[in-house]
Amino acid sequence: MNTRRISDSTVRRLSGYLRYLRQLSADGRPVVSSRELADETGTTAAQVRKDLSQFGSFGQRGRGYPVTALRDVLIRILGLRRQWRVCVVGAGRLGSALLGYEDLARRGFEVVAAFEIDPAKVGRSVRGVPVLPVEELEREIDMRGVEIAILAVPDAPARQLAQRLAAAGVTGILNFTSTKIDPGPGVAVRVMDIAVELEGLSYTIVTGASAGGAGP
Amino acid sequence: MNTRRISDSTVRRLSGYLRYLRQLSADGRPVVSSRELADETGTTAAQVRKDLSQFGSFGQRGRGYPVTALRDVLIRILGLRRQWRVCVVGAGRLGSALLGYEDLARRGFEVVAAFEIDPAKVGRSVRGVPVLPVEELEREIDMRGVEIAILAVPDAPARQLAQRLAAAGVTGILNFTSTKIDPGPGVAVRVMDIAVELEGLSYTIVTGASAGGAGP
DNA sequence: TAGATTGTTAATCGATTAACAATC
DNA sequence: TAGATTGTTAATCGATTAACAATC
Repeated sequence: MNTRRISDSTVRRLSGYLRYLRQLSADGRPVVSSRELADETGTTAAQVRKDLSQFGSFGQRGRGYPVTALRDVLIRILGLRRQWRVCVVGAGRLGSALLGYEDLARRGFEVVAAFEIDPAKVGRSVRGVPVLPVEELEREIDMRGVEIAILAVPDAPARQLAQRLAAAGVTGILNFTSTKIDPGPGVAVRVMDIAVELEGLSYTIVTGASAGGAGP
Repeated sequence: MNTRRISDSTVRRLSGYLRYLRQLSADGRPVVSSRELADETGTTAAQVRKDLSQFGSFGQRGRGYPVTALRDVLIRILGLRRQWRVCVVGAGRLGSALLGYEDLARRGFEVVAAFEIDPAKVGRSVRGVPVLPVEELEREIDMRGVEIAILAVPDAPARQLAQRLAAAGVTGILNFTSTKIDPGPGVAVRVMDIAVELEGLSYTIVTGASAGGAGP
């Protein structure tokens, strides 16, 4: 066991292990090996053991890892023993697609509100989630105890909204825009940018990197 | 200049530089420094220079990088001189949110078809994109020259659909599901998993890593 | 006991950062 | 010329891989 700072890549892999462990647990499987975890999540057995060993010793030599115990350990490590309260900013196509998303709730993230600037969209409720006017963002975030925001607006207002979210007390932002936001210290940010990923695919395809094809 | 294999992180940053350069170009700015590119995309000036130097020398010492020339270089490097033909598999909430997405077309990715298993959703057209029956996936991909697929279906059918997409000749898949897909060699894969990112935020928040707060 | 598999250390690899001569 | 900023090399840092003794 080790107390270095845990890397992003490690945390990302832990999510993958957790997802598979939940599945195994539902299937009633008692034990799993680092090899199986690795194969199923796209990494190596050594990497799995290394990742887990940064937090403690959870396996049994010769046998493997107990499924439910390891699942619970990962749930604790990732901070998922509690339900997080999430809002979606922007109730356009993408934003409203995320409302009432069952799987998110099951995995610990409950979307409790959406915010929208267009008065035509404000007021109704999408799959049980109220769509509120963005002017009331600060008040509602406070009243509803929102901790994490999903930013699904056009690029233009993204930066300013990130500031407002930070000031309103949100501690994490998942940024779906292509704009770099800077909500300041104390607010964690993750980016999901479709264009970046598609451009990455484009690069890989044209260079033939994954195809084993000849170079340029 | 260098001919090592370019890392994922580098390619991701190139996307960021390109996005900002397009903006500067639209604004008529002639030159930009590595420092400004770095500040605007969340990296360091040294990193920007290092990234670009892997492909050649595009700047002028003492002056900076010519905006439009560098933009065009990045467009070429990333394989964006052509328009990519993209399909969306799964016309549910998320899938249909991606149809007719203007910004994607502007950045080189044209969604030309969607595939859906639910007969109730098949047949209509969403913002100009035809929603086709998934049984015709192979034929339509071939006929329409689709090269990249965005996989926006539930976890259960993801793996099998990835196989079919690969067999149908797709060379890149953007996987929005939480399932590990394995379309085989010759097909590039990128993952966008909301749950993974939210769990990453959760981890960062509970450990206080970005807040500079005290440890656990 | 024999076989399996962990936890951990050491070796390797790659990416980032720092520094600075070159030069606009 | 003086100031700015690149391109590149060397130094540092961190992550991944390999190997294996411990032990179930």
